[in-house]
Amino acid sequence: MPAASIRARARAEMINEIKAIARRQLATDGANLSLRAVARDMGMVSSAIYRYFPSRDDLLTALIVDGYRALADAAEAGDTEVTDRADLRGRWLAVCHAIRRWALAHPAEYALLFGSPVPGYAAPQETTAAAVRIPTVLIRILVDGVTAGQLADPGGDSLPGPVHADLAAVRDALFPDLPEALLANAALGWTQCFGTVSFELFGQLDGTIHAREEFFDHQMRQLATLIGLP
Amino acid sequence: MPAASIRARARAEMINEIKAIARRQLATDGANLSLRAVARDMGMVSSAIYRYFPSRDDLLTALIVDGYRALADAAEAGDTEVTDRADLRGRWLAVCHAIRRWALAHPAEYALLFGSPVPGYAAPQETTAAAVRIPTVLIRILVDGVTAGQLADPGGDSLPGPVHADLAAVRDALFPDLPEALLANAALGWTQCFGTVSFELFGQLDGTIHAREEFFDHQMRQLATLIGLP
DNA sequence: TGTACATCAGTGAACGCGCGTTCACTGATGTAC
DNA sequence: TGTACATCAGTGAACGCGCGTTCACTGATGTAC
Repeated sequence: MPAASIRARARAEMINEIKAIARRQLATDGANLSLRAVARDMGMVSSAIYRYFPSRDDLLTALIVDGYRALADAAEAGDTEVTDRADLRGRWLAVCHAIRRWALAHPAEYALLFGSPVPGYAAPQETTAAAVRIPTVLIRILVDGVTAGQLADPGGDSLPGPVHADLAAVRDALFPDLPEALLANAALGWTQCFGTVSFELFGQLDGTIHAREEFFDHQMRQLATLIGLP
Repeated sequence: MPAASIRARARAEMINEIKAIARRQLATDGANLSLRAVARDMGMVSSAIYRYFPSRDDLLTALIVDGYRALADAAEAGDTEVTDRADLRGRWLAVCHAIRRWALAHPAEYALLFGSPVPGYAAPQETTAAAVRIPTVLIRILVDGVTAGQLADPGGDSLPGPVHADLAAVRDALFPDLPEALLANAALGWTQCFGTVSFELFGQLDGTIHAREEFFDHQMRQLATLIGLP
């Protein structure tokens, strides 16, 4: 049994090394992931990779799931670092900045998660399930605000019917006590955060906005205010 | 001379056909543009393409520049369709929806413009110059509002120094009469619009938000309000 | 107006490289009696 | 405890395909005198 687990451990390490090298290659060569190139870097023959991943797409899926997990970890860490848990605005901004920092540190993985779909690759259920943790970090902040009585239902113009249905489904499944209007606000902040990060990473700010961090911070602050974070 | 222009016209038509086929291939095969595949579809031998484009990257550049132009045309058309020119909010929303419609109609080209950078392709100056027309359509609406006295400088918290510098440079070069805070607001709306479109196109809404158009509309309305469009 | 020459579009073969995946195989590591 | 067998990791060759780009070439179309 200990012997068996030695082999199992070696196998797990191999899988990790393959993924690490694949990530490194994504960083240098962009989204074109090549099994043969990974094998070369591992000092193995290309067919050996198939002992660990049944196909290129499975390796890609593993990288995507890992990526979502890593980004969610970073976002959660950004949140928990704020010691004053009642400082909703501070927590929100901390999460946004943590997301941006992770994206800047792992641009190729970010592109894999949030950029153009990889040609010929159909994202399996697995990946979308992993993605859900990230907006949850933001939404949780609003839930905490409601629970603590800091945030009230902004009400306002009610949501258009179909949007109401979509959001109500999410609310009922995951955040039973959250007013829908706040969930809609979270969506607004979520898209703004990733929209701004994507613009920065994908080159849309090149040549005009040089103060990237300050620009990002300003945009997130504006949105935090819109959302109603004091 | 008329004969010469016959040849010149044939050449121009050829270039257009190559680009059209390349665009069609982008749509089916994703971002992997292949000169050989284009040549096959044209019924030519692959080397013949080199009479028209010196390299694959040059064809890609032409497609990107065309794409920005087409999207800018669509955005401008969205604006000019609003007959009540004083209806700033209506114009803003019309432009946002026009951008989204174009993106949905040309998802592969949208991905080329706003998605992950193409591996091994360095966007030349040419492309970034073509990109600038799009935010200009949005900004122009705010400029019109200022000129007509409908929009005042929101003032508020002044911008952080470096952001101020970046925006002032843009303002001085292109929109001399626009208060900086309004330019910052335009940036907010611009990133929100593309952030939401990218989320929709790149699959981040899959499984949760089904009412895409209504969701988009709601988000754009929220932002229009934040920006101060009456 | 007719002819000699230059330009141009398109061909076909080739260079040198890449890729994902399959398959029969060798040895080493583990398992069961 | 020792041996026979099964599992597993990794090899090397091959299949069949793709790609961008270069090059010498053939004919047709245009230009200049």
